Amino acid sequence: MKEKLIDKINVVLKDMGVENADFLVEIPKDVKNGDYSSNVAMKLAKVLHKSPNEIGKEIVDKIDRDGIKNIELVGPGFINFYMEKDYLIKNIDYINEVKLDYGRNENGKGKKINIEFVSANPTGILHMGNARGGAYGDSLARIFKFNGYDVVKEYYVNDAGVQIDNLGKSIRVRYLNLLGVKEELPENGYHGNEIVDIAKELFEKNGDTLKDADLEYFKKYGIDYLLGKIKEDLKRYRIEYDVFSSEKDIRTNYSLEEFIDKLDKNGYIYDEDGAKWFKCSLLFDDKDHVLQKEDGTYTYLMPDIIYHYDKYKRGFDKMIDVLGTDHHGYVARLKSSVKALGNDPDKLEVKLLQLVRLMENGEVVKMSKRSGKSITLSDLMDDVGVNAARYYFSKVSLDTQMDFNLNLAKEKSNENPVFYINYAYARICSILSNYEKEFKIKEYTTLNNENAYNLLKVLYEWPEVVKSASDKELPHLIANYAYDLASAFHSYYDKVRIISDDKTSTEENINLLFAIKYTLKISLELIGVEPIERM
RNA sequence: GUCCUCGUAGCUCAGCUGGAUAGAGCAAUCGCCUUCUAAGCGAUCGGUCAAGUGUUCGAAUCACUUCGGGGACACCA
Repeated sequence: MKEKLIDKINVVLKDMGVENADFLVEIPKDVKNGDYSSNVAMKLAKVLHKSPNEIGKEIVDKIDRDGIKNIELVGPGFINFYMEKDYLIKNIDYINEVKLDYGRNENGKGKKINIEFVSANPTGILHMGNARGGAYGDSLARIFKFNGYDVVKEYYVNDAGVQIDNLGKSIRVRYLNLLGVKEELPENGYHGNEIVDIAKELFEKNGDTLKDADLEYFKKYGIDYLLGKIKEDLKRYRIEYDVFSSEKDIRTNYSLEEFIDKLDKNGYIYDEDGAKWFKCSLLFDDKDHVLQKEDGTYTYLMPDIIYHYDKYKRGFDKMIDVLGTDHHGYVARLKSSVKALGNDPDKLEVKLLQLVRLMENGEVVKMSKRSGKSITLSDLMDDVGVNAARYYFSKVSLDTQMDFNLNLAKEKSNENPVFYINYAYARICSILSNYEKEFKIKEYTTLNNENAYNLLKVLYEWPEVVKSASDKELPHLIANYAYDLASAFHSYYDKVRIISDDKTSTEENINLLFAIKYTLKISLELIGVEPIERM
């Protein structure tokens, strides 16, 4: 409908000698301002050297009025359109025909997107911070798919390097502690309970036979154990990955020296103090960084550079990394490396999410993996449930700094809007439980009232919300939509009797409810929430 | 110190490629269950959009400055 109006306006503009004009047609916040509204007259005032009112008048006079009930020219120059409502009512049958595909489109056809998120190191189990990135990345991937993109969800496992050595050492110490050996955790060791759990498991299975086992054994055991736990939690959180990439594999499949040479050949490497530096200040960074240390080992950046090189080689049109803001300094380095290796840095998009701040008794609780102090994702899911957790993180935009109140988390879970939405869904299911499918209706006659219009308008907006959530990469638009739809339904339910003695009205309302049910279900599905049919 | 990011109702947050009187939820107050799920509906209360300056027909939205919160500035990852 919006496109139709834009077309109609453009026809008039062409007549007036204007092409490719920059203007908007949108749904006004206030219903008093029409079903659709355009700022075209104001936008063109400067170009045409006429007052918005004159331009507006001309458009109003000349526009094709098919499907339009009324047009008003108001205020500073807005043109408000009041539409014939039949397109809203016809939409019911359309939704019921396509069902859970309502809003699905082909905008991303033929485009491949890689989205990498969470990617927590296997040196501990997932905590609440990962829950936000997880909800965002997974929801976005679902939305992309619904918009026709070919999507690969990826998790990069840092299963090599210094932090894994520390993991191995930590496990060994805990294990030796169980054997009665007094030894302290290394300086950068991991204090989490899960490390103790791993040691216990090793002790139970092997007794003291691992006393002299080498570090590699503890490392490998730890990674397998923790990655297993991480995958378990993710699955429960309704995230399924397509690809797990491993740093270890990167290190074996590629020659790090070769990449230093490549970068060197392109003029981005220099030696200083016995180390090899990446001259990323020539590109996007304001500082250079070490790639190969004086002792010949590599910094974490090197395998990451190659990892991204590998992603580029796999031929994506767009690659998205979801990272915490604490990694923001890293973006410039990474993009520099992409360019230095001859790839297009614009294809790589880094989404930074503000870290979740944990509050308890009005004070900030410091979360840290090394200290072991954090709320695990698994605890969170136990306490508030998967739906509430997914919705909680999905409804907020990424760059909002969130405070998560520990005291209120449990008692407040019932206030989570997800219950409100689900209640609407459950109410609908309850009513529909006696109806197997939609009725065939030639012409709707009873939904022609203001109560229904509001609901029908919300339903009609869905495809546009889907598209815009994808284009803007904002899953919270979907979360908010689900809420709006639920709200419109609750309100309608209160005013209108669905099942009544009037057969016509009942059948039409049942069809309407089916349409709401499908739309509500998809919208929740896109943010990883599974509605239940009975509260 | 340099850079990034955020600041909207008592609280949690929408709204940001500039548009009409800045919106929800929670909290507070008041109504609505003989009728399809009251985990609901309706209403009231609540604002210097951190502050200032600029850009223009028009600014919560853009630019600059200041203040405040968070983060990054390793031959750690």
